[in-house]
Amino acid sequence: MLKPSDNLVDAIYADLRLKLQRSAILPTDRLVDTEIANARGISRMPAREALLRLVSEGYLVGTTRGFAVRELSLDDISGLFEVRRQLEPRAAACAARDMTPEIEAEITAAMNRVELALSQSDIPALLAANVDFRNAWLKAVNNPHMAATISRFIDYFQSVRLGTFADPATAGLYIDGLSRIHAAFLAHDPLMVQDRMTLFMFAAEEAYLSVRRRQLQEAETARPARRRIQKRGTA
Amino acid sequence: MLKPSDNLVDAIYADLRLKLQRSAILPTDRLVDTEIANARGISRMPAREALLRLVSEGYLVGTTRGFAVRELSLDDISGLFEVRRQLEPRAAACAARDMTPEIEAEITAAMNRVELALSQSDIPALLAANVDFRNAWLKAVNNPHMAATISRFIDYFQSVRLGTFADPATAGLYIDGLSRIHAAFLAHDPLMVQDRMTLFMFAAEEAYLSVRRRQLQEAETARPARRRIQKRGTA
DNA sequence: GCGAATAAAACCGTATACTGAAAATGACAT
DNA sequence: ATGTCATTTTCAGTATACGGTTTTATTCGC
Repeated sequence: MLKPSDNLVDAIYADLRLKLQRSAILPTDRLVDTEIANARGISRMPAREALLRLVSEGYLVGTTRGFAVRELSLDDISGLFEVRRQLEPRAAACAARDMTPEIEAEITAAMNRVELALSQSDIPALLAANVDFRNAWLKAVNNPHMAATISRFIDYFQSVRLGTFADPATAGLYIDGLSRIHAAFLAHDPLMVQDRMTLFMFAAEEAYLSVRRRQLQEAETARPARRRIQKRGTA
Repeated sequence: MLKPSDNLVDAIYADLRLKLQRSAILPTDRLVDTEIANARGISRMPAREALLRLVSEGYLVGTTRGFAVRELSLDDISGLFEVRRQLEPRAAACAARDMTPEIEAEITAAMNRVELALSQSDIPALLAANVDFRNAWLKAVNNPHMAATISRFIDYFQSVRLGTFADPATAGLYIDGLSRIHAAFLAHDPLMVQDRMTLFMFAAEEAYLSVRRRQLQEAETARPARRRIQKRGTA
């Protein structure tokens, strides 16, 4: 998914992107170029450029005090899902049609890890396995533009996903949808994959919306109103 | 569409992005950070960061000698259109449903400019008016993520669009499709807009493919085989 | 003159330095 | 305690500098 590459910016970018996918960076964390640079024994600039790139791609926002993961509004969630609904069912159908036996095995392996993690309530493992499942089927999408766009849209939800998986009931429902998609992949039925992915999209949207709604409410009650953020634009 | 903003990177980015939309940067041009910086009397870094951002977004590629507009392969074109087909008909339908009278007027005004430019064979004006038409209806799309994604995917074609519009016959067909979409907008019929946009997508894909095919052939006959490109990755 | 070797230039990646603005901290008054 | 104001700190943005690599220009041998 990401290149190792020989230049520092790409290396830092790939590292941060991975952490974001795994929800390893919390909304309260602040990423500062000098810190990242010091941790690697390099200068500010490459770290800064990687951060800036993540900002321009919409994963981070620049605050006046370091960079933070972007928090999604309810409208963001609805809007992002509207796009996902247009793309993912179709892409998954293509994947089901075109996947090789190797990729099919990868998908199944990821699905097994998902279910194992769920049964053990191992949230980090669940997050990782979930990413793996997605990446596995996306590998069978032979349109790189489609795959990259989908990847990107999914990654926006990293800040909410943690909340979704933390609640066992929600996580169970989510994984159930995933497992139904997996079954359709096993059946090699593109149309079934497409339909189930469509259903999954709606269910996931609901789940994310309700989790986020709760998050926002909690934040509201905690502090009446405050916090100035934002500074740099996303263009 | 783009922010003026107060920092230099964003200013340069917006400027370059606009030039790219208008096909004002040719594939043979080479963008160099120091040049851009000198032209504005600033240092390399902001220019460099803007260029890097355009690279990461896929508009430019880094060569060993400056940055160049990305040239699309035939597969790129097919892949990009596969995504556009999923998004634009739906988005345009939403736009037709939700547009205000002001936006409708803007769309019509842009369409008029398109037809005027076509009748006068004024290619630059045609390019600009085409961009205006697109931006006008995109304004009525109240999902910013959808609009931004579409904008981005359309902008990838800047290097090919010039070739499409240069040929009067192709341009005529292209504009004809546009005008049919416009008529559907005027009729306030979301479904008609959706269908015509779908048709337009297929026609446009064909047009771009044939133009690009010709371009590649000409390049082939001109020089048997050469040119090493690429250096930086797009992640 | 023409091709190979060598010198010069161009340009990217990275490092370091400076500046100004915003936020945290703390002093002080109410 | 609470609010206001001044001080300090932190960090983003920009500028400048250097090294290395690739490309172009130049020189030399044939």
